Amino acid sequence: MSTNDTLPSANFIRQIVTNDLKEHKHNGKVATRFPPEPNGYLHIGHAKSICLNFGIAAEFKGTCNLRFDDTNPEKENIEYMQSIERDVKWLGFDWAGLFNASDYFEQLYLYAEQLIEQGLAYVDSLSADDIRAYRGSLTEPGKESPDRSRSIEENLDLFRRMRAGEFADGQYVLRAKIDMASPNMNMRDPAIYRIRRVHHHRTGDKWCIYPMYDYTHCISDALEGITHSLCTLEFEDHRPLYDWVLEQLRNIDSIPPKPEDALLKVKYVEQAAKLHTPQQIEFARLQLEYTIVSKRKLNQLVTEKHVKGWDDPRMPTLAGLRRAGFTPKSIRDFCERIGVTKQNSWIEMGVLEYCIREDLNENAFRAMAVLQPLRVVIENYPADQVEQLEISNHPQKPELGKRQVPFTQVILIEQDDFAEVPPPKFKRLIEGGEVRLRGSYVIKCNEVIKNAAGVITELRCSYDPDTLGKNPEGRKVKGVIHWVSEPESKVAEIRLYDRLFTVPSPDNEPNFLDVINHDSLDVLEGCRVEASLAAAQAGNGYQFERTGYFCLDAIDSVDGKLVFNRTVTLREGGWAKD
RNA sequence: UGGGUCGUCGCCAAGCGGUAAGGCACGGGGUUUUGAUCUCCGCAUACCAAGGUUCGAAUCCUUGCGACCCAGCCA
Repeated sequence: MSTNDTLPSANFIRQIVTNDLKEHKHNGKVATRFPPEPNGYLHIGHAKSICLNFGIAAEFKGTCNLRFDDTNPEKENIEYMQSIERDVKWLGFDWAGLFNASDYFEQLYLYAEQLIEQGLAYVDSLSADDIRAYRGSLTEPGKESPDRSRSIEENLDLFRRMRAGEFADGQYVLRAKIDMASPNMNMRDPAIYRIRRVHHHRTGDKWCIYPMYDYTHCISDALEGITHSLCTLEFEDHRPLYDWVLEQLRNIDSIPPKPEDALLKVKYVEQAAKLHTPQQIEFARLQLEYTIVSKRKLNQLVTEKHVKGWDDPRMPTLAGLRRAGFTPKSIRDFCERIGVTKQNSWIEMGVLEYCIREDLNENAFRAMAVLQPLRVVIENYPADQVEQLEISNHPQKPELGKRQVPFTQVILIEQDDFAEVPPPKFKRLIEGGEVRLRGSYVIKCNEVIKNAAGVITELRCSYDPDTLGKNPEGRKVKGVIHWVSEPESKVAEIRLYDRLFTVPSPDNEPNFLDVINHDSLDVLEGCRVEASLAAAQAGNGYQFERTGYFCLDAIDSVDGKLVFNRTVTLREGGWAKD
């Protein structure tokens, strides 16, 4: 509770909004929207946009809508919609309104007819290849399509017949009539409607023509009364088109009769009257080292089974991060820390790791788990005794209570916590040496037992009964190691995750599949965790002392089988290498 | 070579003409029954470069240089 989400810093968007409010722009309102296309799962990059949009709205007492940008039915589906709603809520946000671009298909169509009637759009019969050829290049102007001079009547007729399904897919396209010589490629008569006989997950087969993004997005924003339309840098060049479309529509003062739908006509008139000017503002998208946030590539990782699904803990998706044990708060904190600017930048993994460690260090209960067990027999401890030790759930927060941890003659410690030939500064157990068992006694190693192959199979130790809750007298024991009772502990599978890629920017590789880290998952079977962890809850983070933060795997922990995922290691002081 | 955008510490990022915030990372002390946490200290005479304006410039002007985006009937 003490560490709040980081204090907001002045980013340029907050400054713009603050200033707009001061000038009473947009009638003193702030309305944003998060507009994902439902063609994949949300990822950490979306989190930045979500936090920005919902955050700005909340901060300035405005509203934020969730709007599905579902204008391309070929790639979109209901599963993605549902996952998006779930992930936005999980991140901690609630939308003022839930909309779909497809809700506006009828209005969008009517506006298109308007554009045609004003001589601002035309139906083109050029093939896709020809349109590309006619577009010119970055340095040469394009040339006008022969259909550009088609009469308004004919355009209207053709467009209506496009909607009626009289033409084949791709036969015609509706284009905005702007400027084929514009230095901005987006203004060279962009296509705004195409013919596609594809079943849409929401509108079914009602439409065989679908509006394009540039045409749809600005109108959707205007219809919803969005004041600040925040998007990423690659849309900077689209802003003139965004503004152009709305500008033309605002200039239309006569609303033509639409006899087939009187109710719609009324709405249409109202909306046209209040069509206002949202302000598009672009910011840099998130680039996180060692990850990929291209939906196409994430999709490929899933479909080609390089990972186990969209929610694989190695995925940078919100579903993956959730399953890995990241908390919504840590991700919100991350999004605040990285800032919002127009600079292309790469964020180091260390920032995200810091955020989750900070949250979990503060809130996660501590527990003990031995990943690679080594048997330790305490010779001077009663063989049949089970002693319940009370250990604090959090060393700095006694208010989180205590738990009971059983101690017995035979315990298990980490193989790494014993060394026959200790490296310099080694402060764990060595033959003849003493070490503190966390929350328990100090033990001394008397003998090392090996098998025929020379592998250590057991340690014979003795304990000092006078060291429970106090330091031994006359000597210092500097090492502390974790342990677990051999008979009283539970068996668990523990999955150790590492970064999915071996290079900081896999997106820049010729083939990102070539730099997949094949050691990104290490499944440890036969790990032993303290008894209290049998009641672990998925969704809670736990610190396995001295080894890292873990969470119960929400999917695979069934029928009493315990599976834990490592969220992140503890910060390492540099000793782990020895 | 057309248009758009951006260049402040290893990585982010404040700064908006008055003399370089902060975070992460890193290095070093201290505390500690987690080599964790916590805590203290250090970390850009310098803001892509070069000129210029000014009493004064990271902030204004000029000219360079570098990076990113744009030629889908994707979003």
